[in-house]
Amino acid sequence: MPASGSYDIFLRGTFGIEPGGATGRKLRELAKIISVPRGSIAPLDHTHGSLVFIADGSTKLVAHASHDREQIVAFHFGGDLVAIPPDSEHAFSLMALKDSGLIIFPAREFYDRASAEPTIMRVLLDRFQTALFRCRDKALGLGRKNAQERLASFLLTMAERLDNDANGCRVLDLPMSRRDIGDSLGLTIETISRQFSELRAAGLVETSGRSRVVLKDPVALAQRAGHLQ
Amino acid sequence: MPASGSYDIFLRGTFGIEPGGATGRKLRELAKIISVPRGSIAPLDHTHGSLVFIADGSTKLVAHASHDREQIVAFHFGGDLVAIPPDSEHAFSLMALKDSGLIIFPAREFYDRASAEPTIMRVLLDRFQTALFRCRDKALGLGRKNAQERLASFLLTMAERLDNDANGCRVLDLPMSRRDIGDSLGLTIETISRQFSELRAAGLVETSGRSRVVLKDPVALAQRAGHLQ
DNA sequence: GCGCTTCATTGATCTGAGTCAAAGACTTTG
DNA sequence: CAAAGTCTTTGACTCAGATCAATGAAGCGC
Repeated sequence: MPASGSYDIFLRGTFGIEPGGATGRKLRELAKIISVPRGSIAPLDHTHGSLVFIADGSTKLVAHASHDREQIVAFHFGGDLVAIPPDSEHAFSLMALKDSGLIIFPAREFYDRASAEPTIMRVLLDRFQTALFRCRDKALGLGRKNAQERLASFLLTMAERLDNDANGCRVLDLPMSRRDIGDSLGLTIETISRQFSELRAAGLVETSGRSRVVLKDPVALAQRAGHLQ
Repeated sequence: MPASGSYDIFLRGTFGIEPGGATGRKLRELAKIISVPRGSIAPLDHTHGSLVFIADGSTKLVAHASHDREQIVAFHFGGDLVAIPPDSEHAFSLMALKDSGLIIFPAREFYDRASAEPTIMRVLLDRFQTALFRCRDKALGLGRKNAQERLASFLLTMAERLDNDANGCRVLDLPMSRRDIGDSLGLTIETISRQFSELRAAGLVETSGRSRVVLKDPVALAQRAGHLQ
């Protein structure tokens, strides 16, 4: 169980407001602070929208087409905010990739109570905008890129987002499996594996173990990703 | 040129605030009100993000992978708000599907001046959330659905969004070409055409001319779209 | 209303990624 | 540390949708 103090860190770190203030206390009443073990699904209320803060760990947001077809719609890491819609045409679930601490709010109530605080709303807006822009890039990849371009894009994006320490953003420890990468890129596990082999053969990446990836030539990788120069 | 009064309609209709108030006047200074003829690209500042209000008409937001590969990331209709990022790995452009009136703001400045007004921020948040949820559904379709499911989904979504008058939301006048539909669904124009033929043969839709589509059996269509029952 | 242009449909063939199958590598656990 | 289980890699074959090519409508200008 994560320290209940993760709520304070959340409010101060993400929104820059004091947990002890009026808004801070009003929001606290809504928060459900839980820890989710690797491979488990976050217990969300699927009849209403949720807003989830990833206190620590990492998660995948999965959209379910039918029984056995899943599309990972986004990955999230410590510090991220995730908005999850109520189930309608499609169902969504949030699964932990590693043991994760989450703070779960009912979305509507959170917005109602937060709307008095301009700094919170401004941060929410920025986060949502970033999520939207990322999702559009993903749509571009899924609709118009081939397998190699998708994997190259993916690796560069992860390098950027996982660049927490001073690893020079070239050595990645991917928290997700090949299957997850496939489910995110709209490809199969075998295709992911084949594309890794090709990138390896071309000297653009090195891999060791199941999660370690070294980007040997990020520039060439960006070209293969179909990025603008 | 659209009546400059479209700005007033925008503020009152979308945000419910008075254009004559302090915030209304501050935002007015940022607005660029223009009309864009069918087939033309909105003149945006691509070094900064933009926020565009579609006063009337309809547009497509296009992401450019490389030279000849385009992915339509979203369609927008009168009353919609569109956030467009500055160019980075990919470039975006907003093109009018029919003669359209737009109100263009520099995004950052708009948010800065609007953040004092909770009602505006709340509406923005809702709109962004809706856009994000739509984009995720699109990602699911592009990643995991076959051609027929994609087209069926598309038609149902359009029926919902174009349901302006009392046409029972079953008779559509699509403002976009087969090519646009293809560019939106990650398919070719020929595949779109073939899928229309199949749906027609199955008695689920009727088409007449280039833009008229009648949904004869929305329930069966929803099944083919891979929606949850 | 007639020719021109653009868009949509249909058919034949090709191909990149999926599927099926098997072997090999990494982790975990007793 | 060896056995078991899981994840990854590689190969052979298949198939949905792309590509190439031709014909058939719609819409538009004169």
